[in-house]
This record gives sequence, structure tokens and C-alpha cells, in this order.
Amino acid sequence: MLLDAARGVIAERGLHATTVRDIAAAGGVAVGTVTYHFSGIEEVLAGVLESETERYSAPIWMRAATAATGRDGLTTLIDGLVASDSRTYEHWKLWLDFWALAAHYPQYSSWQSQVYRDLHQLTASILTRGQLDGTLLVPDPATEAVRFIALLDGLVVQSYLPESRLSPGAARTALHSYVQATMTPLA
Amino acid sequence: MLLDAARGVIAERGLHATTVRDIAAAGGVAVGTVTYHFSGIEEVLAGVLESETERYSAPIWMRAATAATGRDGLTTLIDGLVASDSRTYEHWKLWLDFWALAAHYPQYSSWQSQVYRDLHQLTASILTRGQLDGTLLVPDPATEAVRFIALLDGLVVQSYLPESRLSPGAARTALHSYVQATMTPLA
Amino acid sequence: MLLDAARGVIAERGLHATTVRDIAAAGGVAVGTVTYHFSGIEEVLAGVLESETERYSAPIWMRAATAATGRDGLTTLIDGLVASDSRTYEHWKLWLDFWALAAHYPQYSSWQSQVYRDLHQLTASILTRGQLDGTLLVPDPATEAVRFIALLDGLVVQSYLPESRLSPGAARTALHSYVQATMTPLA
Amino acid sequence: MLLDAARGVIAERGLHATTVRDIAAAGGVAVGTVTYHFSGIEEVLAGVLESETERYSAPIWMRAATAATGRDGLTTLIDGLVASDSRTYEHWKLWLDFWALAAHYPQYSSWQSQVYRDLHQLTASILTRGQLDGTLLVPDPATEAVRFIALLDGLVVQSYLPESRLSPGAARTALHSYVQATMTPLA
DNA sequence: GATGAATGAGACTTCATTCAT
DNA sequence: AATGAATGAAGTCTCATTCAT
Repeated sequence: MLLDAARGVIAERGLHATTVRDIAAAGGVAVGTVTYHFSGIEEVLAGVLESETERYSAPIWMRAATAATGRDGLTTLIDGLVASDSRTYEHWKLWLDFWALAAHYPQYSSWQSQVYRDLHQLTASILTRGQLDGTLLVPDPATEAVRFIALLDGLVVQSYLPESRLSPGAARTALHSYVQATMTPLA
Repeated sequence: MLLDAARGVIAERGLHATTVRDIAAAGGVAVGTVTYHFSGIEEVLAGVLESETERYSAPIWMRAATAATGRDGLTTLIDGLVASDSRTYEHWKLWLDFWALAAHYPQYSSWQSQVYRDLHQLTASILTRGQLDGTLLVPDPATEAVRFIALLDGLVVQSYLPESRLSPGAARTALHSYVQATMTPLA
Repeated sequence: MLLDAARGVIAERGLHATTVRDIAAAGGVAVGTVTYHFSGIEEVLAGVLESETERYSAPIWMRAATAATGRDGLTTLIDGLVASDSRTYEHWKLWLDFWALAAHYPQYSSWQSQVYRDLHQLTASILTRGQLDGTLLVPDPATEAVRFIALLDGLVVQSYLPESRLSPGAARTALHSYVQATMTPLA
Repeated sequence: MLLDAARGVIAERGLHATTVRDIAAAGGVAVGTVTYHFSGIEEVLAGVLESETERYSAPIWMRAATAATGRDGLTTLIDGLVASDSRTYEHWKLWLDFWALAAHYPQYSSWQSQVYRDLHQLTASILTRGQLDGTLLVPDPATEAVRFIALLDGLVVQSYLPESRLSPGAARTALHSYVQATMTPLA
């Protein structure tokens, strides 16, 4: 699939350094083929983002939402989104480019707003489950959801870089210990 | 100064959409003047980042470090770094581009690592002061510093966008309430 | 063909004064078309030189090598390489630029070395034929080949200039008389 | 002297790759100083050529013209003009650039014509001396002068290149043996 | 549907030259 | 006399897009 090829190229060298030629080469097709299927490079990016959400993020959120307990859901989220494998590196490098883009172009920032609204809701519902099933102590799930997602994003920024001082593993530990320290119900 | 002009242009339209011509026009000089003073567009960006750190971030950190109490320091940091004025919007838009760049190019990521090492140390020392002067309750300042900076960055990602659902003001509130909820000493 | 157009332009105004724009204009194509087919202006020059060797020089050497006698071969060489037509002017103006280039850049000088090794061998074999068929008196063909080629090149330097004092016709005469004076077998 | 610096730079990297900045740097002066003393880069080149003729070539020709015999004069010429030292390499690299320039621009070719007219006369007078003092056998000095200079130039073309197959020493030998073979008086 | 040669706008960069100091 | 910051013209090259095959 061309979108897979495009995702790999963009993750590797960055959005602003990716050309139609690169994508065509990565997909093993001619230059004209790319512009035949996509109206422009903008559409390629939109397709990549959509595909990425659907194929990378959605399954993880699905697993988290259907975990046995709220606490298990959080664990699934942390271990899934902050994994150490190369696919996750690709995901976050792509996402960082997307953040930068959203800071400058309204069409991307409005989509980002929608994405984060969904993420906050999903997170809040997991936290609420934990509160209900007794595995988490979360008085205000909505506020905590924003806080948790922000913490995760903020750790990601420092973890998925070349030669980072903070590894994804350390980021996971930081998240788990945050959950342990602030959301553990009294015995 | 050319760097100021460059900063404004990059913040406005994004790094990948900024050309030497744009910078020259913003600075009111000829195109050749830009490349006379800077070896290339890479050097312009490096200069902008350095100047930004020195002229925007450093004063805020200085004020925070010299605040009356640790708690005041944190407040200064939050209100300074997550302000609602346009200068702060410029700052964070620039920074988001820099994050994206660092994800793909080692020379930027290594600089980012240094920057964050410094930020963590500064934050930890503020937290330690708070612990000592009794205005904060922070058993493990080093861990909390990483957590606090990550939370701040993660909120920033969602706040400084066009038409964001989460305003900088809301982000400040979230940070203050986080400090209140997790670091307030028992009376 | 673009190479033909390039050759004409370079011969007319000199290599260092020839731009991609000039070549494109001469070939009746867009500037981008030139850089689409050639990786850079260096490759254009390499192509021109190769094409020139193949299409201008090679046929003359072929005729000389297959002439009836060794003496006829030399005559063919002289009349062919030191002709008075405009195509030959183009050839030598191009070649002078190439000499100058070879003096400064190893990649061209090594090619020039190969070219001259071939020319020396071809000339020596023609001289040897003349010695064998009795039309030439050449005790040491290898030495005489270097001498003959040098004499030809040295005359060329002065002949193919604007308003030269020594015309190509005079250069031909000088070469024929040199052959007559130094290589004619005793009756 | 700026002209010396310019000569060195042009010889090293070629005329078409030499900039005013290079010359200024080589001379240890500011860019403006070069254009202050010379109206343009054309004038620099003219100055270099004039200086080169006066300071490098003229002394050799002077020595040759005042040698004990005509034969000694020729020897002096060969050993002087086809020397193996780096100064001679510089001279010929400069000269090759000049040849190429003369092929395209009348103002240089007319000067070249004058130079060669002088060289032919000087050579012819040396040959005539040899004929008169019995050290050379030259029935037609004018014709032989053109021939000799051409042979020298033709050998030079192949000798003063990076990694040439024909060293300056071999070129000298070729010239000496040519003189020996064709101009030695019968005992 | 797929191709890739051709395009032309525009990017970065170089550079000789000017001129106020 | 000497400087070097500033200029703008011109160079090479990149690249998304078009279109005939």
C-alpha cells in the first residue's frame, strides 16, 4: 500500500523533507502513479494520518477500553502507546510532525482538536471504570484524563528522539509510577 | 535584528514553509544580506533557537529561580511559560517545529537533550527549595521535575493551536491545580 | 539531441560561460528538462565529451586505420583532424576547454590520459603499417607517435582561434611537410 | 603582491573557479581591497598574464638568447620551460586556462597571436644562430621554429596534469631527442 | 490504471560590485 | 588606502504537477 510506504518515508526523514519521488520510490511505483491516486501531497498526508489512527492507535485504545479493569486499561494504554519497538518510534515521529503542522494550519489543528476530544473521553471512561471497579482512585475523571494524556504526550516528546536521554522504557516507568502514586486506592 | 524577523516568520507560517526570501522581506533587507550573515538557512534556525532560549526562556527561569519561595517559583514558571500573550504563542509554535525537527535530525535532538537536562535541573532545584522552605511537599524532586515538565509540555501541545479547545488559561489552571493537588504540604 | 545543443553552446562561448539556461535554450527545452536528464552540469559536460569522441573523432581514426597505406592513414588523420570547416572549429574549441579542465581536476585528467594512451597506440599502429608497407620510414613508431600527436596538438592551439595568424590550412601544410621531411623513405 | 596571490589561486583551482574572495583571502586582504585596485576580475587576469610573461617566461628566453651557442640556447629553452618544479606547473596550468580563454574571446586571442609571433621570432633567431655557429642543422629556421614551439606546447598539454602518464622529465627527453634526431649537423 | 518525460515556478546559494566608514 | 556589510542579478537544482503514451 502506498500509504504504508509514505508513512515509513515521512517517519524516517520528516514531513518537510519528504517528496513525491521518495514516496513513489518507497512504494515501488512511478512518480505519476502517486499523483494519479492522490490529488496532491496534502492528500497523501491526510491519508497517512487517517490510516495511522485507524491501524495503529485504534487497536490499542480498543484493547484498553475492553481490559478487565480500569487499572488494566491504563496499563494497556501505557505499554501500548509508549512501547519501545520501531513501529512505535515511527508513530510518534509522525505525530510530532503532525503537531507542528497543526500549530500553523487550522485544517490540521481542528482535526487534532477532535482527536484529543476523543482521547480525553476514552481516557475518562477508562478512569471512571477504575473508580467504579475499585482499581483506581479518581475523584475527577475528566480533569485527570487531560492531565494523564498531557503527561503521556510530554514524556513522548523527550523519548522518541535519536539518542534521547529518556528512553521509552523510562517513560513507561514514569507513567506507571505516576498512576501508582496518585491513583492507587487506599487499601 | 534579522533573528527577530526570522522568528516571527517561522512562528507564523512554520519552519518548513519559511524561505530565505520571507526572512529577508520580514527583516527589510535583500535576500543576499541574509545569506551574507548566515552560511545557510540551517544557521538561521540555529540562531533563532539560541536567541529564543536566551531572550524568552532564560528570563522566566531566572525569575522563577529567584522567587521568594519554591511555591512562588513554580507559580512564576507556570504563569510565565504558559502565558496568553502573542509572544508566548510565537514561542511555542517555534518550539513545536523544533521538536519535530529533533525527531528526525540528531544535531537538533542532541541540543534538545541538553536543554531538557538543564530544565530538569532547574525545576528540581525549585522543587527542592519548596521542600526546604515548607511551601511544597516533594519527596522526590528529580522524579517530580521530569513529571512536571512533561505535564507542561503536554498541555502546551494542545493549547497553542489555532482554535484550540484548551486555552492557555485553562492549561495554567490545570497546572496550578496539579500543584495544589499533589504538592501542597499538609497544614 | 541535448548533447548536440550543449556542444554548440560550449564551443561558442566557452565552458565557463555556459549555463544550464543556455543549453536549454539551444535545445529548445525548459531548464528543468536539462536537469531532469542530467544529474548536473558536470554530467552534461561528460556526456558532451563522450559523444564528441564517439561521433567526431572516432570516425576519422577509423578511416585512418583502414586507409590503403600507412602514409594514406597519416594523410587522412591530418586532413580530418585539422580541417577548416566549422565543425572542426567547434571540436577543438571544446577540446581546449577540456584541456584546461583536466589541468585542474583529476577526474578529467585521468580520462584525458586514457584518451591519449589510445591515440598514441592508434598512431603507432598506423606508423608501423607505413613502415611495413614501405610508405613511411619510421624506425621507432612509439616515440614518433607521441611526437606526431604533440606536434598536431601544438599546431591546433594556435590555429583554431579567432583571427589566428596560423590558419588550419597552414597547420595542415606544416604537418604534411613534417611527414614529408622526416618520414619519407629513400627512393 | 596581489598578482602573485591571484596567480597561485588561479593555477590551483582554475580560472573559472576563482573568485574575488579567493584572491583576497590568498593575498590576506579584504574583498574590497581587490576591487579597489582592479576595476574588475578581468583586469586581475590581464595583470596576472602580463606579470607571468615578464617574471617567468622572459628570463628564460633571455637566457636562451644569450646562451653560448644556438644549440645551448635550445637546451636552455627546453630545460627552462619544461622544468619539473612546482613553479613551472603553475605556469602551464595558468597558460592552459589562457589558451581556452583565447579560443572564445578575441581580446585574448589577439594577445596570444602577438605572444606567439614573438616566440616564433625568438626561436627562429636561436635556430639561425645555431645554423651559423655550426651547432645546429636548420635549413629553414622559420618553419622549424613553428614546428618546435608546437611540439613543445603539444607535449606540455600532456605533461602538466595531475597524475599524467607523461612526466615533464619525459617531455624534456622527447624534445632533446627530437633536436638530436632532426637538427644535429653531420659530423 | 500506470507511466515517466517534460515543465516552470521557486528554492538556496554564490558572487562581483558598490559605498559608507 | 583599505575595509566589509549590503546588494541584486544570476546560477544550479528541486519538485509537484501535467499529459501523451
